[in-house]
Amino acid sequence: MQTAAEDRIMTAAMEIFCRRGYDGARMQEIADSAGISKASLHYYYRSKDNLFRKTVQELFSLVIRKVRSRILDENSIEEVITQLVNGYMEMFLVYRNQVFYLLTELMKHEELLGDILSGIDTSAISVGIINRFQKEREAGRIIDIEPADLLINIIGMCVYPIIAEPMVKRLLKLSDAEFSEMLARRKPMISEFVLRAILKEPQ
Amino acid sequence: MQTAAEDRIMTAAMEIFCRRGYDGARMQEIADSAGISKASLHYYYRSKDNLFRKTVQELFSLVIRKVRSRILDENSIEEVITQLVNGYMEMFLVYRNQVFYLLTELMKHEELLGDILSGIDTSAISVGIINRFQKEREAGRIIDIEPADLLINIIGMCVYPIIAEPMVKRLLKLSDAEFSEMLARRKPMISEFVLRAILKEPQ
DNA sequence: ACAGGGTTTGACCAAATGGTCACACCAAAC
DNA sequence: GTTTGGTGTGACCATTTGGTCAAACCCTGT
Repeated sequence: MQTAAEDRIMTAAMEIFCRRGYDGARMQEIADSAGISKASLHYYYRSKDNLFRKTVQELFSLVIRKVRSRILDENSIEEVITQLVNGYMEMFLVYRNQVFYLLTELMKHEELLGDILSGIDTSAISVGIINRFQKEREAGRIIDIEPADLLINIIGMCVYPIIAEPMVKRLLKLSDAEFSEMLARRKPMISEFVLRAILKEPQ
Repeated sequence: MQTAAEDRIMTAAMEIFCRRGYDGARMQEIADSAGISKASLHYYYRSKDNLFRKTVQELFSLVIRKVRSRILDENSIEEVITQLVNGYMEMFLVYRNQVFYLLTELMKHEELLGDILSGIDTSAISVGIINRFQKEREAGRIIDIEPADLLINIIGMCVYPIIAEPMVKRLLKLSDAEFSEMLARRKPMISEFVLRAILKEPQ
């Protein structure tokens, strides 16, 4: 069980780490944000490195909990794709900074991935979806595509504009409103795009 | 014109900044890597912030130079898509760290984007391709899709697995060899995927 | 030879930062 | 009331780090 102080620290740490990155984050700022002293911060989480690991672990499990159980076997492949795209888009939007942070920091400190993922049921994230894709593929309802490739295609189309938001806005000369509009438009667009690409019979 | 020392510094700075990020990079390490003293480093580039800006600017123009002029008007839309996918995949692979760095640091220091992009002909990056897509759309040869959406779809599918390499490898339980194999496989796969999605007549 | 400007550096500095520690606080147990 | 153990902190430390500076080091033209 976590104490109230630990909860406040964890919330603050996520906030600060996500905004500044590992090297940019200051223990003092995290302590201030949690409303305690820096010494107390070290009392609960021995070191910056330890706090970092705990934070990433917490974040990761928090994020993946959102994607699970979106894929019910009784749904048609059309519904599965739509659910998947909507799920990813909404999650990436809500957890924009966090997802970004996870991507960047985990890639930078690659050696942490092992520690972090070991405490999490990683198979639950992708195996269910991949199995479903494989079933459709074997049944011949979709084209012959590697399930992993299909999943990566979908995630890539969903996550890229959100990660690269400032650059996309800049290069396409979009206002904030236009960008939001674009993201909203992309939800059905990606579903249709994917379905057109993988369904054997044109609708 | 750049002096030999400035060149060595720039190369070293790209290397270090890309590996460690802005906050993680040490001026001493950059100086060592360039084979000069830290004082000399400051002699050429007044401050870390200044060196950072120059580096990002240099990187950015270096990267986008690779994408240009891949889209010749005389090519068919099939060839344009294939060229585009191949171009992006190759560029993202060669400049993996740099692209990743640009994405992460520019998103973190959003305010820099203005300074950096102002010195570059940004329209050349995307406008040519977007115009081409729009022409095909108006001619009715492809489905009714926003050119910007199509471009983002393509880039997203190309860049995501490269950016998220460690996580993808981990979650899909791929070895280095299998991952490389996957990237190679993705080049024709993405082209076909996109063409299936956008072409009106099934091939 | 030497004057002068650009280049290079070791030594140094002030500020920032992760981490420690002795001590204070406080509620529950006795 | 006193003890006790968990909780919390101000003051402090050692190290790191970006940045400075006076002095040395070239190189070229005279």
